[in-house]
Amino acid sequence: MKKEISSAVIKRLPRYYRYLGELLEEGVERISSGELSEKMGVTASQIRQDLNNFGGFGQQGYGYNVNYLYKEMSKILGIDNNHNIIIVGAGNLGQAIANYSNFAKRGFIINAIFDNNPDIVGKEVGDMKIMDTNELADYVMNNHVDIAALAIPKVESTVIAQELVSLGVKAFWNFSHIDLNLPEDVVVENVHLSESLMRLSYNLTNKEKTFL
Amino acid sequence: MKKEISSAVIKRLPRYYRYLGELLEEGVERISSGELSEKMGVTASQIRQDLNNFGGFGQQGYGYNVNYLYKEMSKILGIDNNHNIIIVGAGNLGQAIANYSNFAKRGFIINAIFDNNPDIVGKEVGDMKIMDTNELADYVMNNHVDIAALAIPKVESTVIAQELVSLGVKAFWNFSHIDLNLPEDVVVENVHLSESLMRLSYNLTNKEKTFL
DNA sequence: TAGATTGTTAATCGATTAACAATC
DNA sequence: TAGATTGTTAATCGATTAACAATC
Repeated sequence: MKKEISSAVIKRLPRYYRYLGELLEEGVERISSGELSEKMGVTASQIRQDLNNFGGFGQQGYGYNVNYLYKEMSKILGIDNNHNIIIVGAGNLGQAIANYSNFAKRGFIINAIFDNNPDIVGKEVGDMKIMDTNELADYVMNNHVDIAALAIPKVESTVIAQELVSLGVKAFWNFSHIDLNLPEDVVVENVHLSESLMRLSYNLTNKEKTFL
Repeated sequence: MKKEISSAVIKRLPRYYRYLGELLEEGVERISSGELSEKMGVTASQIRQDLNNFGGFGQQGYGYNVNYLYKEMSKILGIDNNHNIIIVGAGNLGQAIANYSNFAKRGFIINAIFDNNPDIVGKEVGDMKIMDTNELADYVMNNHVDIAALAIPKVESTVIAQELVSLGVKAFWNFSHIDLNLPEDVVVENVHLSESLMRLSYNLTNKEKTFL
C-alpha cells in the first residue's frame, strides 16, 4: 500500500509543472535539483523529497531530464487525460472561466454552461449556448461529467452540489463563498476570491511591522 | 517587538471571519471555541491558539462575543478601512472582478480598469469606462492606489508590475500564471486558476487509492 | 460559589532541511 | 575513473494538539 502524500506536497506539484513547462519552452534538456531550487526559490532537498514521493525520476551525476519529468508530472497530476467540465452559473465569473482557452491546452474541456436567468439562457458564450439550469440533471445523466465548476451564489451552490453528487459528479471546482459539505469520496477544490483578497489586505496592512 | 505570525495562521483568518459573519447573521451572540471548532471542522485548540496570536478576545467561562470578535477580526485583516483597487486587463476575468459587487461590501473599492485593446477601450464595465493602458502611469500618479489586480497575460504582467512598483504600488492581486519577482516590501497574492484546477485533477485522479 | 471555558505551556506530530552513501 | 548529483536516512525545525491552571 502506497503511503499517503501530504497536501503540502500536492500543493507544490502544479508549480513544479509550470516551471518544467517553461524550461521545456526554453529548450533546456536537463536540470539538477540545485539549479531548479535556485530558479524556484525553494531548497534542492525539498524538490528531491517531493519528487521521490512518486518515484525516482532523476539520475545520479546527471540530474533530471526536463522532458521526461514534465511528462511524468502530467501523469501524476492526472492531466495526461482529458477532463470534461461543466460550468454552473453564467455570470461574469462563469463566462470568464468558459472563455479561458488555456484550460483546454491542459486537457480541461468545457462542454456546457448553465444558468437560471431566462434573460441570458440561449446566449452564446465561446462556442457554447447557455443552457437552462432545469436541463442540468438531464445533461449530467446523458453526458460524462468529470468536474462541475460552481460559479453561483452560495445559497444555490449547496443545493446544486447535492443534486450533482446524487447524479454521480465526483469533483467540484467551487467559486462560491461557502464550504460545500459533501461525501468524503467527492473532491472539492475551493477558489475563494474574497478570502484571497483578505489575505492580501492582511499582508499589506501588517507588512510594516516586518520591515521597520 | 511582536512575534511573527506564521502564514499557516494567516491563511485561516479569512475563514474564521466568514464563519463569524454567518453566525452574526444568524443572530448568535456568543460562541465557545468548542462550538466553533465543531462547525468549522478544526480543533478548538487551534482556534484559541490562532486568535491568541492577536490578543485575548475571549472570556473564561463565557467564550467569545461574536460581534466583538468579528469586528476585531476585521481590524486584524485590515478591512476596517477601504482599499482602492485598479484592475489591469479588461478581458473576461478582469471584467468579472470589476463586476463582483461583494468586494465593495468588504471595503475593496474598484476605481479603474485598464486595457490595451483599442476595440474595448472606452466601453463601460459596471459604472466604469475602460481606460487605455497608456493612461495607467498618469492615473497612478494622480490617484491613490492600494492594490493592483493583474488580469493580463504573463508576458505583460511582468512589465506592468515593474512599472507599477516604480510608481509606488505596494500590493498586487496576481491572476497571471507567473511568479512576479518584486522587491520584498511589495506584497503579492497569487490566484493561479490553472494550478487550482491541476490540484483538483490530482485529487480526483488519485482519490481511489485512498478509498479502496 | 461552582461550572465553564479561556489563555498558555508542554507534548506530539509532521514537514523541512541537512547530510551522505549510492551510483551514474 | 573522478565528479556530480541523486535518493534516502537522520536531524532540525515548526505547527498542531493536549492538558491544565487561571479566571470569569
